[in-house]
Amino acid sequence: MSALTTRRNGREGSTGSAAAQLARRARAFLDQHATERVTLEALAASVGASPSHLQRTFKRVVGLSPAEYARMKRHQQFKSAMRNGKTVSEATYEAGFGSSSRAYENAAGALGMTPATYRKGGDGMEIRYAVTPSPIGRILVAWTDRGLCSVRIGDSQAAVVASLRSEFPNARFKAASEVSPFAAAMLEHVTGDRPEIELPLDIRATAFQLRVWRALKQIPYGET
DNA sequence: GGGCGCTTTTAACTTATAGT
DNA sequence: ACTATAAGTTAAAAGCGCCC
Repeated sequence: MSALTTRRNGREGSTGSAAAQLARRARAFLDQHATERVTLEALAASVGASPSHLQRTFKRVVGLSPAEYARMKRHQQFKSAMRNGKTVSEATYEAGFGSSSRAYENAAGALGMTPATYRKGGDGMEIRYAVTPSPIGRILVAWTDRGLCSVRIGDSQAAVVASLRSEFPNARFKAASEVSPFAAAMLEHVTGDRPEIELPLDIRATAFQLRVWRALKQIPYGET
């Protein structure tokens, strides 16, 4: 999978610490076994640490728990398989979901539409989006009436909007005038997140999306 | 800083069912 | 055949306090 980005957050020394090295080895293991179910115990054994120690260290260094990281990788694999023409069923198992219900349960937070609609490029969906400046670049948050469908981080508004349109070529788009609760929650995560290891932006965006969705699960759209 | 044990919470699994 | 959803159960992860 993608190599670790070389961008750092200004505390160069910390990335070379024992904790950072431990987290990096664990992350490499998860990358290699992205479509399998890796238990915390197995992951810990692979890097020579106790499960509880690894869990805490990984979260502090990477900004995500090992489980969150693995989940995020699975979502990416699921979407990628469907974009490559696989059926929903094929993509479900290719991504490592144990059953179809798992893929559908997660679809609301990861896709903002059903997997079949995602596979058709968002056909028939209206996607609203807002672009907001942040400390790490322009953040685009897009959502449908079913939930958050995409989060993108880029250098310019044009770039993130073009990227969104390419992922959902058959959807209708509408720039939102109001600040969505999704965008507000996303910014809160971005400004509050300072992991020792900077992840590639696409991974951070997906991880933010999953976490924000979980945080907002109990909040119907339109309420704050 | 690193590790352990306990409790609580959450995610994943199986199975079933229904719509297209 | 494929897609979509739900219920009940179980395993795993997370959180926390504590110790060395």
